[in-house]
Amino acid sequence: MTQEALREDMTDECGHDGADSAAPRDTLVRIKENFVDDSTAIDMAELFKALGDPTRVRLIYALLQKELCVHDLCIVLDMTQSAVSHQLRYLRNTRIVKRRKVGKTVFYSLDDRHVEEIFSQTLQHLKHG
Amino acid sequence: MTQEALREDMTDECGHDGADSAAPRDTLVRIKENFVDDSTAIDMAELFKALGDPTRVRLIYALLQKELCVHDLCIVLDMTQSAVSHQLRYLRNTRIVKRRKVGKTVFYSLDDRHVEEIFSQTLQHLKHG
DNA sequence: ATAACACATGAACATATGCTCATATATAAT
DNA sequence: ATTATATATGAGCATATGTTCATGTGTTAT
Repeated sequence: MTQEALREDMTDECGHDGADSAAPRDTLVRIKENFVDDSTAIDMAELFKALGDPTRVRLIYALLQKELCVHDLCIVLDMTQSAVSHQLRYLRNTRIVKRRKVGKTVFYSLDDRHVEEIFSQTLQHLKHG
Repeated sequence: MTQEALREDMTDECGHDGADSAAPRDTLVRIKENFVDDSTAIDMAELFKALGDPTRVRLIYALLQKELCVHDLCIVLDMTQSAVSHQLRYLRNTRIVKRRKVGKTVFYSLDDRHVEEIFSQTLQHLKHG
């Protein structure tokens, strides 16, 4: 649909409880009916929220290159073990990373191909233009 | 690199200030050197953070279907004008939506093809899968 | 000019978030 | 057993976030 047709579509009718609506009532009704379920919106928001912190971005970036243990993640990010562990738990709860225990050390790695793709794709986008 | 080779790579050497590191020192050095700049990590986090709220997810979902004015967005989301306006400002500041004024009404629409793609892609993934 | 409408915005308030600090758990080494 | 190492986690605290409420700005109608 062109921008012109869109504009046309929005001015030919009004009405929501007497107040001015730019779009015709049935258009709004259609949009409301086809709307995202609240749970989907919440799930989506939670996924993005998990990626929405610099520390977690850095963690994911590191794990994108190599499976790493907590200790090494601390070195790479230059952060305390506690801070890193707390954020890893967050990423674990959202199924973005998984862990593998070997003796007393725990290796973390990415656990969601799709998140990995979104992440890489966005990273590329931001790095160049 | 296979998972086996990776495992191999991580156990053949240790060392960071005497403490146990699962990965060889030069591997960590390499990762640290090739690491994301802080500003890139912050930019990425801010972008994802903008998508990391149910209200903003719903706003973007609505605008994905059609350019809409604030009033109609209030109807579709069933939220107060103030709350919607505040979130639209957020999305505007992060260049995710743009506005177009016609008389006293302001039409909002998506302003970033890439964000649009990420959003749609993630939505599809969550809906089925 | 006045009133009505559409939108924007500052202040306030409750909740969420991310870190630090102290401590717990689990495994390994002596 | 004791000690050291690797990680996990609860509590506390400062800051950030999202909504409401009140009000401001700009445009249209009368």
